[in-house]
Amino acid sequence: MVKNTGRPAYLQIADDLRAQIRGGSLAPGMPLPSTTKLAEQYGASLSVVKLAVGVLRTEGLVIGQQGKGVFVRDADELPPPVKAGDVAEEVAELRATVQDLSKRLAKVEEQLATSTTRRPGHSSR
Amino acid sequence: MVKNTGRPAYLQIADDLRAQIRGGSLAPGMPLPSTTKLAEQYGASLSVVKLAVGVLRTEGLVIGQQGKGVFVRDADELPPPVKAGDVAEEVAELRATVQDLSKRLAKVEEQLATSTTRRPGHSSR
DNA sequence: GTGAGCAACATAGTTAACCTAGTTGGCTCG
DNA sequence: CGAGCCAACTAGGTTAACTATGTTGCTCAC
Repeated sequence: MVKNTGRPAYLQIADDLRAQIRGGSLAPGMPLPSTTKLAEQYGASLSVVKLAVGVLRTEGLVIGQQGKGVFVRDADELPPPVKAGDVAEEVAELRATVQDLSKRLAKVEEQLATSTTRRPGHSSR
Repeated sequence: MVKNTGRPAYLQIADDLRAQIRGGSLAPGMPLPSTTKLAEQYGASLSVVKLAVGVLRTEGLVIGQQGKGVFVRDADELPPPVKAGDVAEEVAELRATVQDLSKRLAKVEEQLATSTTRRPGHSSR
């Protein structure tokens, strides 16, 4: 049950689940209780439970598998068996692009500094 | 505007904002546009924007101050090796960052070209 | 017995509405 | 002139409803 502290409910639940994961109550590979179960377990609405799980997902502590459940991430599976290859190529290309951009930017910044004193503050809107 | 890729809208927006932060378009200490502004800017609903900002908040990239705005966290206080995701994710983020840099650079170069027509200061490289 | 299809349940995403609460700037009234 | 209130804006939290999609297991027809 979520208490009435200043801390929002979805963070309380996220904290609790995180503690259970770190503490081992929820071992790696194990599924969390379903959203519905958690909701009644904590006496919260489905929405806040989904928010809480979303936080843990963003943190990378759990992985949600649609249709199956939300599973505690294994510490070992972090080094990914990625099928790189063309990805490496992309990285190389990106790095080259970044270098080029850096050169151009340096040049432009130099010119800008010598020719004018005002920087173009660009505001998106 | 969010595109119709498989990636959910709130993650696209989060990616874009993250790229702008990493790329420098949104400097530390600067406020993000308000939730409402972002919503119309991306052509998304308020809900997805709030979700996107929530992700960035969870990642610690930004700090929301109620009543004032959401501010980019100072680079000093964020040691963000937050997530050890897979390579593909990093590549995507890099690409987004590069895009952002390209935009900024193109804009600056254009300004420079128009303002220095009479004074072509050719600094070598 | 086997396979197709369906129902139930799961996460995920999106939207909308309502409420709280902090900040700011202007306006009014004493 | 100053104090205080108020309106407008801000982020944050909560709930509910709907859709999409994936998984699993059961049933029923053949």
